[in-house]
Amino acid sequence: MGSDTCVNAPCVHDWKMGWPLRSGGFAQLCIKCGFMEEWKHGILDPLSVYDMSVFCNKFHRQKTGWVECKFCNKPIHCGCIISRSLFEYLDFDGIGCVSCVASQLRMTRNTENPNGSISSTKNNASDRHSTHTDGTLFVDNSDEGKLMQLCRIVEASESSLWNNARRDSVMSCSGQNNQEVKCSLEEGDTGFSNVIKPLVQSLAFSKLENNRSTREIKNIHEPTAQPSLNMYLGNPSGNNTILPSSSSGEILEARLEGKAFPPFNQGQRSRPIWPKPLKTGISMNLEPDKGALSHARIARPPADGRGKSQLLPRYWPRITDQELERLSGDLKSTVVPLFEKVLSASDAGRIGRLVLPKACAEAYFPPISNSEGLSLRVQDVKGNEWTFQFRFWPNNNSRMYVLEGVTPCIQAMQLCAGDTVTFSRIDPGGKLVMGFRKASNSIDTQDASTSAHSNGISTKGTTNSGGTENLPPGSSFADLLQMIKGNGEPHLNGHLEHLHLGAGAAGLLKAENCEKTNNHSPQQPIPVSEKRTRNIGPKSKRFCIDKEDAMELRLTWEEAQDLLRPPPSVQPSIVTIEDQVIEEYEEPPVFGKRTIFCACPSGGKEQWAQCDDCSKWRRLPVEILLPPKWTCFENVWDASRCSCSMPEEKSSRQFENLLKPSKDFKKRKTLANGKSIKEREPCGLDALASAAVLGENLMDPAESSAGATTKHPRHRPGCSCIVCIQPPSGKGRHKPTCTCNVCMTVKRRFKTLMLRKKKRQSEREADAAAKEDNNHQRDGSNANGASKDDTSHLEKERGLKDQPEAGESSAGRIDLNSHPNREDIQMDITGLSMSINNLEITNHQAREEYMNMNGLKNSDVQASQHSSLLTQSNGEG
DNA sequence: ATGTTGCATGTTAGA
DNA sequence: CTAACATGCAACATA
Repeated sequence: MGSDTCVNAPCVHDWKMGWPLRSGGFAQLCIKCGFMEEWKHGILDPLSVYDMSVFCNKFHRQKTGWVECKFCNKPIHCGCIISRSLFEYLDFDGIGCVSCVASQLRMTRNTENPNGSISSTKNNASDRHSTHTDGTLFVDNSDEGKLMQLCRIVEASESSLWNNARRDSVMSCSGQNNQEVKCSLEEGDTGFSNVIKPLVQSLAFSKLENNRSTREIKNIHEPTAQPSLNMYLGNPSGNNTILPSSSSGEILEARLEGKAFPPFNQGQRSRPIWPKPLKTGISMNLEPDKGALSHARIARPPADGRGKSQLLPRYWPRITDQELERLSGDLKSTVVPLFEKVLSASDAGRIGRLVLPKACAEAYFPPISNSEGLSLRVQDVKGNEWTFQFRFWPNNNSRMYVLEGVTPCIQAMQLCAGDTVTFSRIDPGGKLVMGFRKASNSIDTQDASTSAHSNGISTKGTTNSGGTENLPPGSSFADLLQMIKGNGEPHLNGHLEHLHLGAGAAGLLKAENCEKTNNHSPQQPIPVSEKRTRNIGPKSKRFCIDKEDAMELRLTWEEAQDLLRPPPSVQPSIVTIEDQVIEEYEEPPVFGKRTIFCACPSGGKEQWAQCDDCSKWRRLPVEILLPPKWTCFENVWDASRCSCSMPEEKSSRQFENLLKPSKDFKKRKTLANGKSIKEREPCGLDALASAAVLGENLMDPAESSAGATTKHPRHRPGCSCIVCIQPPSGKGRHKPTCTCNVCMTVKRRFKTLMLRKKKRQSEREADAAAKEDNNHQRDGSNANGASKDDTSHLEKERGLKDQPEAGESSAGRIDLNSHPNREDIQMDITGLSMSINNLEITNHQAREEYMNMNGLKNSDVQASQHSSLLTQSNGEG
């Protein structure tokens, strides 16, 4: 994983650390430069890329486990309490990175300074961030006070030279309100590890930034009606410092329209920034850099679109330096990244329609007034031109924009769901170019060749040359897990980052690399008139991450907590903050050995671990955390079993039972791994509700819906839907008052269900009434003409109309996950829930009769009662 | 029988 | 709560 050399200049990130975040997603850390980034939903979250350097580089553990620190540019696992409480000290409605906070002070000073070249005001909360570019923010005095407090807190726990140095720098930043922020660390400092360097860079701003031209500063700090896209390209020379910008042209600017963007963009990162003479846009005149630049840029989309709505960060184009390099063939072209989109199953599927984010479509594509839309020529990686139909459908009161006819292109690019397509514009000319980026774990398991292809492509400039930049979460997490499993170096070969832009437009790219790997690439743009698209695969085989790696993604934060161990042979110091006792370590946590906890006959708990040498299981004290490698010889807790030659304490059968939970887990994985749908059909909402609320095991626990289902294509690993969030065993009695996620979801969905039913019913009634009216009118006009035929026809019509309704219900439209075997019951229950309600309350005997009449088992009625109760509790009774 | 189209609908993230 | 968007699905078209 990663490169072995941490170049001084652009760090080829070596993502050695990774951990899931409480908030979802996961974070990873480059052990070389300390850069950390966070991913959510498979997308690098620009809002959560922290400069985490300054305040502490310790690692904290609390009872709750390791968590990410919002402040430290390290593999920080600050205790969540400390993290949270400290965070509040810097919480400007978001994450306040250190360099920004320090900058704030400077900016405050500058703002206060009437002679300063920067004058800016902030009118609202968002503006407080909105001027944040390259690490500058405003902060008000109260915030500053918090910062001071924070610094004091941190100071108390700082001890090392490094920390002191950093603290000093911080304190000098924070403590001198009316002085220029000066950082004591310079680039040349050698006493610190590489990890520190980004920090140095991030701190080495004071003088440099003040050297910036007034215009630039103005650009940066002007109230953000026009926030800027600032993309600095890597300096091939590898200078690791922030160079003073002397020209306004050094900043690539793409002005944004309208609203202020969230404050933390790439400029906030602690990564090195190398200004490079640029023209407007991303200049193409870079020399290819042999030392791979691998820093991802989150390019804010340009604001020259018409769209007024702010693009969600997930559509912000992610550009790496390498990618920019790859674009660097044409000296005259300027690439303006517009947006990107992770392909959904539908997008990559057979339909050949790519749903465009509305805001992006409206912002960057030509305006269309009729739903027919227009043909859009887009150039692909090889310069091939594709013609898509850009159109929209009315959707509610809005529009839904799609690109039609994308299948050939998608196929040519060998994309599948989970991959990312990027749209950029080449200026001048405004030509649209479409790039792509393969998600390493976007393994279309239906198409091994695709997968192999994706893994096999070794394109020029691919960061895999050792760099693992932008490691997508899946891959990284799999890597992490591999580490945990002790598989040695995690593989990364599936990790590809492509952003190919049209070679034809500029001769930019050496597309032959792509060609080599794309042996059967059709590459023949299909005119949009021939809309028929080839199928990517059968509908039943839509995107479904069922590879083991993907399943591993389901490892929860809590599960991961179990694996994190304090660094071996490092004694923590104890810090008490806000009455929270926190262990503080100088070293990051390590991934520990997986152990098994179980209840011992005496009622307590016991922990079991397996020897790495002899694979025998040894009992451990519950509180013990083992290092990743552990053998019997290290069993200091049981002298009688401190050698591999000693027999196991329990019989193999006992261990089988002991291991059952983990087997269940594997079983779930297996179930999710391509067994027939029927075998693991999830139960329906009703069954789920019953299972959740009653704790009834309505189906084989092994087939419970804990694993990802495929009946509903949206259920994928990581899916948080009600089916997928069910506890593994499907057991566990929930009280009617339970407010757990499952119960709440059940309740909410029941509410929705009932509302819908109500709505339908009222619509039916309205419809019937309208027809009645018509009928009466007709009757009136026909004088005596009301014939029986008419009536019967009407009745028939009404009957027919009602039929599909019933059919619709019974067809299980309400919940596609309904278990066929459960649907009868479900519909009975649904249909009779009201009566059951009454029965329950008023007439027990009638209820019995009802049960007998309907042949319902008691549990079913109980389930229905619960359903009804739930409905009732939601005011739907 | 299979593919395409146009829209409907369910889900969910963000306001 | 709502807009956005992912997906379902029926009607229609085509092989």
